[in-house]
Amino acid sequence: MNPYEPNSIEAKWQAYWEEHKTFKVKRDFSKEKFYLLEMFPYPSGRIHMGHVRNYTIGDSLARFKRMKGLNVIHPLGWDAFGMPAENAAIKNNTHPAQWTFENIRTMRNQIKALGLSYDWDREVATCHPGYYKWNQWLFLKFLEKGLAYRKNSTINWCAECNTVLANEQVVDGCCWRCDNEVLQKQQEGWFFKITDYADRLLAGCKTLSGKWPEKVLTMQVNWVGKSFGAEVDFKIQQTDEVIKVFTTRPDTLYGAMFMVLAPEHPLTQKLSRGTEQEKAIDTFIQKVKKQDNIARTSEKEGLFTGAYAVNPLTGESIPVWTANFVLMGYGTGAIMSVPAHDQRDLDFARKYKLPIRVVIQPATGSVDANTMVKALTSEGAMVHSGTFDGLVGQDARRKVCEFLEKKGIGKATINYRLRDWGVSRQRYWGTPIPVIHCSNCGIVPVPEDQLPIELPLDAQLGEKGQSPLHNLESFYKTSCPKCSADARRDTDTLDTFVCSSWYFDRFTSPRLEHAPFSKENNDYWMPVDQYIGGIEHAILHLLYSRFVNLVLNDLGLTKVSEPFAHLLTQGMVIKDGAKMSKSKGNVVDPDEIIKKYGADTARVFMLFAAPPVKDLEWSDQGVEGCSRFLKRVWRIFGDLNEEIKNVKLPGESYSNTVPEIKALRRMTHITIRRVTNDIETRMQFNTAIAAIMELVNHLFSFKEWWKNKNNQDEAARMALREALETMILTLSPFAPHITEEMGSKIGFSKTLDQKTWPQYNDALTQTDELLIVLQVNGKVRQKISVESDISDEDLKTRSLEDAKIQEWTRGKDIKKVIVIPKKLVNIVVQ
RNA sequence: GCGGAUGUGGCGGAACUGGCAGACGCGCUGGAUUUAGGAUCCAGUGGGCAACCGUGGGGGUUCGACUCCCUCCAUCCGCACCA
Repeated sequence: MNPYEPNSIEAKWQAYWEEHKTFKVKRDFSKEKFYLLEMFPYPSGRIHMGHVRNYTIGDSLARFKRMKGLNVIHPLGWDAFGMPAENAAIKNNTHPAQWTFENIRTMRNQIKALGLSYDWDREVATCHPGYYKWNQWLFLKFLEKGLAYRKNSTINWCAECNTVLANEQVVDGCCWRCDNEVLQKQQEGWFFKITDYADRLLAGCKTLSGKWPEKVLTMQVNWVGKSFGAEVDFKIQQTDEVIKVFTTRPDTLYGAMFMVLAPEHPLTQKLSRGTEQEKAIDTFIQKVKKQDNIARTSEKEGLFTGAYAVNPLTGESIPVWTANFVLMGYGTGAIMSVPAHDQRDLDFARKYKLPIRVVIQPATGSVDANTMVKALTSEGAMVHSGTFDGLVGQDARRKVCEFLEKKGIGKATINYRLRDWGVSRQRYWGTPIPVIHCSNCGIVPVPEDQLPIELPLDAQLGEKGQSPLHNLESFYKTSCPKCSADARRDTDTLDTFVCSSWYFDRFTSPRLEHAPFSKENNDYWMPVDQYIGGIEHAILHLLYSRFVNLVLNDLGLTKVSEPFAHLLTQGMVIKDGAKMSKSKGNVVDPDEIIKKYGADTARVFMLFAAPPVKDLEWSDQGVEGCSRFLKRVWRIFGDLNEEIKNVKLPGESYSNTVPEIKALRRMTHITIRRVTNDIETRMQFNTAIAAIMELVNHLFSFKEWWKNKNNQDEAARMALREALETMILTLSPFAPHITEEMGSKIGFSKTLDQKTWPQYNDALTQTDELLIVLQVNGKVRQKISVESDISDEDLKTRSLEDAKIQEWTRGKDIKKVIVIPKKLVNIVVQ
């Protein structure tokens, strides 16, 4: 046979698949479905190895499931709105649309060169009006349901990106995209009420346990940050003001010795007015505002506001302070300080010489306010707490809350860390927000029949990336749909995470014009059965998608409560110990690998080098090894294919007692079992490929035997055919081109997507003889071969009779003999 | 600081329910073939001369531990004044 030439084979089959639309989904709702999805890419320019790994894992599963007879939907699209397009457009003096569509074209070709089995007829790009129209429609639905609202608030601002960031998009105080420091700024914008769904998002995490990585679920649970506690009102002396605080420890209320407000809290400044602290407070607030996140969190700094509050339970007058460690964004932005039972409060009290009172005593021992260095934060009995003395933990907290409620000065409450999702972006390349600002009517939604509000493509981007929409009269000038007066369109665009929060739904009806997707299609295809992507979206995309899905569920548009039934987060591709990146100069270009070795080699390497969840260390030699393996496959196939022309597979009544033939069949069926199990239940492709390698190695030794014997009979040829077909079929999800080529040479009348995944026969995986390990005191001393149906008693006798074992046991007391059927005998002597 | 994960040959990794540690691949060594190199094929390859020792260290449970328990160490990741 010809030498293995991956490039021509791959081009041939890719053209065939494209021409015959091999992977186009058949609309057959009677069949069991399987929705396989990889996180769609941002069209940044060229694909990288991370993409290759992600899509190869997904494609291998898709191809496997197809052969298993499932109706597989496997689509791909483009997360095509977003800032890099704007930056690139400014830099290259082009338009974001042009840049984006060119990138899509390039990347689509690169992806096609990997031989991925996508249904390209379902391709969507979020920057297409046919897609973002439904973003706008969804926005209007959110608005109708009261889930989208406007507010003026402190927002995260990235000066580099010239835009607002959602809390989820701030990483270590820096922008998730450009890594610049994030500033706080007051601004009005649109928010989605994700907080309304906090409990349902948490409940969902429970149902996903075991199906999603626990790590991702933990991160989401922590992000939502539900905590039980109480809201307590503290009166300010000599005014009508009340400071509301949230505490998880109402049982420590008697130990609240002072209060601390966030510097941004409106009362901080207000309370200082007219006191001698007035000036100092103003200076302090300015100072903290200028502090970056690191400075603000490195050391606690505070200042007395000049005002006093009243502890509602003790009636004592306590000073009100402000300090950098109290955050406006959590709880009420104000705390009651209980230095004896909170480490931060204790640190602060020690630094500023504020009083400390112990109001909880542990079950054993006692703590002393004067000497304690660690706050007592664990549970204990209330002391110095009037009638509450002696109460402990949960019970104590409940009783205090009941008392507060009766007095009308507090109540039990639940607090979340989760904030509403800010979705307004002061950017151009995004979905225009479909509302109109009218001076008479206020905010008026754009009527549905006027959607989409198209993004004007003739806009010129500002030099520093400011959105041209704000100044583009032809865009913003409009009339109010209600009163027809002159009005102004909203000139902000939606966060691109809105686009990616429902694209999996759109894939079920990619070209539908009168709705985002059809209920019928959605009911059949959703949820995504297996979702695959990087861990970096553990919070952002995955939380937003779950939220939007719940809203769609409430709207009756989808029946699923969770969009992604199973999630696999694949590891990074590493080279020289670091993630591949341009700045590190350790990038390997997928195109070059494909050109040099072919896509099948690239795919096999990606799967073989590490299990999907682990990081994968790039290795040029490893790639060589995989290339060598495929060459071996090609060669052994070429050598043996001639022997099995027009030979059938072994049937029910098949019989052949030649040991080499029996061994070959055993190897074949063991391989099927291993590969099937590794893909289906373990998602461990590296061991699946290792199993196929062993089959190939076996075939090479088998070939020597075969060639030395002339006139092999028909039965032997059948067994050989079975082995070769198994090699082709089990390898096909991983290396689809070479296997398709071999399939056509061996005489398959169908392409592999229509072939049935091979079944193993358990009886054929058994041997007549078993190799039993004999141990003396747990050490391996002998291995014996016995007939597979031997009884435990006989096995025991045979073991003790063994000459080598007798050497080890001679003159010793046999205490015990442990027989593990079919495996091992351990003789315990003394 | 809190939470989670991981630690196995020279390297990537196997070992699924406690039962032969190191499958498979890379690398390396020797041989065959070749004018040579490459490619290919065959054999070997945890350490130690051996008894034996070996899955980050120490301890425990067990006839038997990479696997279970305790403890310590290292690396990585996530959260980080969340009241």
